[in-house]
Amino acid sequence: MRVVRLLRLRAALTLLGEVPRRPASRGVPGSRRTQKGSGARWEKEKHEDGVKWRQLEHKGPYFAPPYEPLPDGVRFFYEGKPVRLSVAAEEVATFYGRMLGHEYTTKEVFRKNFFNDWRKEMAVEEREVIKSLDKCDFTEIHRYFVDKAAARKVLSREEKQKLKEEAEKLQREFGYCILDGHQEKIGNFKIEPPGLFRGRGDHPKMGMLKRRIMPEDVVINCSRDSKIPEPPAGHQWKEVRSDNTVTWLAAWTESVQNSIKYIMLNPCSKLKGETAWQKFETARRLRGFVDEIRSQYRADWKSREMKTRQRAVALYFIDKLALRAGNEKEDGEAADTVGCCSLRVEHVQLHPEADGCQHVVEFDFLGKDCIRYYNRVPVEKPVYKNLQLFMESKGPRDNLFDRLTTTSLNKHLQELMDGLTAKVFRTYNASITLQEQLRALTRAEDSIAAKILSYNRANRVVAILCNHQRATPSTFEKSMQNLQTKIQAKKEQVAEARAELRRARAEHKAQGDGKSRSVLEKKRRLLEKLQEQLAQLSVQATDKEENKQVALGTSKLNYLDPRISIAWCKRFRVPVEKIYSKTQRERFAWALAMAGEDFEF
DNA sequence: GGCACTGACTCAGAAATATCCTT
DNA sequence: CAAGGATATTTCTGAGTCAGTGC
Repeated sequence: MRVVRLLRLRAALTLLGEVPRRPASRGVPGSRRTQKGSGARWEKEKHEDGVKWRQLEHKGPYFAPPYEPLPDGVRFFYEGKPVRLSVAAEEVATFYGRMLGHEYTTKEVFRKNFFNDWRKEMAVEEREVIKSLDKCDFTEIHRYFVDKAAARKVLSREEKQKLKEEAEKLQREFGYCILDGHQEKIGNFKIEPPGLFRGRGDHPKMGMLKRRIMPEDVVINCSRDSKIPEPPAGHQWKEVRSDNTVTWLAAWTESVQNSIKYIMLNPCSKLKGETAWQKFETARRLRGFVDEIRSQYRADWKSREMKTRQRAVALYFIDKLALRAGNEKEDGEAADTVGCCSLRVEHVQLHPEADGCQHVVEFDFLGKDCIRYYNRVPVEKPVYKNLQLFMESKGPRDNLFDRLTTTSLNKHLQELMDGLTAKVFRTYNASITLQEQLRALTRAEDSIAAKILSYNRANRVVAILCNHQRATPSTFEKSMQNLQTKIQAKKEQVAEARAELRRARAEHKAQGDGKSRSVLEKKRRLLEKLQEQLAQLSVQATDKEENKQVALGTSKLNYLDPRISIAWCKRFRVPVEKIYSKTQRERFAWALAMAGEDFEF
């Protein structure tokens, strides 16, 4: 009730222009839109501050299909004896059973949380029998799901086609909404099915039961005068509201972390495209401020105030190393990970001299998603001296920047530039790095394949800067070996061609006629071609090796201004499809519409 | 008037699925 | 040319950022 009242109040105030709501208050950029051919779809937003839409109509979310009990032949065993489970308990048992081969099921925390939550779903009699997970045998359940997956794989072409069409029908029915008169694609129109929570790293809640979401849990957001979505038969929505200061269509509270989950638009929608564009424009604006900001934080390294010094050193790391802001986390609620502001003394080591450099800082900590950040960086002397000072008389678990929070840092940044926050530095440095790398690596005379390789190299430099990692693909070793075999074969071909060329040369010397001359020429060209192919292959191998543990996708999708890539494609005659897949081109439609070959970030 | 909490949004790698390529 | 394996793309949902709110 109070929420509704507050929203109305806020709406009334925003109409009067008194409450500058956040993202929109920075305004949709337009001033820099100097590139040719900006489509009407990407014209300046007409809404007043904070208002995201005038009309929003949709079908509501699609719910997970109801649980299908196991066939009679699939049994669960306790202490070696088959136990027939109630439907509720059986459903949760299948969540575990199907994960049997997974590493999660070997982790003590996962097992403990699962068992604890599972027992809550059991009937009293079941709870009396099933008292230890170690005595549970899910192997038949596991096999059942493995077989089911295998059966799906070998379906006939017709059956596969049928499944595909069903998915498409679902997409058509639930996958779109109308926003301000335009049909827009929804990102995640399916409610997350129940299952076991899969936290990353050492998450204290891994294995907990993620309950099934019912219409009664779901809040719908749509315009008052639109066709209100129908809840599934016999059910009701938790609430239907009409808040046009937010972009979500439906929301529910997730049972493990007690956080809100949303149904939102697809990245290819106009709304998402505009915010992405705005994000890059903010980062581009930083270009005009960054020199001044840098000289200021350098000056602040010598500030009399400890708070200011800490802020200046932290900002230096955020700028130089592209660290994330690092909000505080409630301990016990999530894995122990940190970002810049939440670094602890134990995460840095100071080396007066290392790797032939002076004043080296060694970082070793777990960042977002428990991805390890390890880096040894030479820093300027005042930074080093400050770090020594910050670490003085502190224990390893103490905060390195004890006088700094992300809030105070961002407040400071906001004063330096409108719309500036810590994460803008990541966007800025990622994009500017791509632009510089492309400039340094691309040769106009290269083949398309070589240019794409250069692009991937540039992309990789950014991914490494942002510490975007992936697990080495399971197929890596094998595919690397295949490539090496190919290289070996090519080397032999080259050797063979070289020998033939030598013979042809001798032949020509002896004969001196036109025929032997043309044979010589042919052999020469063949050798050249093979050598080129060999070079290509070995470059490919290097590329593969270097990319083994680097994830390029995240930076490509979120940090690199797509206009840089599009301009590069145009300038060097590389088809844009070689760089962006179909969905990526849809996501970056705004950029394709406006970036010419002379675009500069 | 700082600070804990929370809502709404972006960004993250794994897993699932589709497509391509080889045999 | 079909099978099946490798690779590319898409989906999924967890994990961050950051400002507003209320005490």
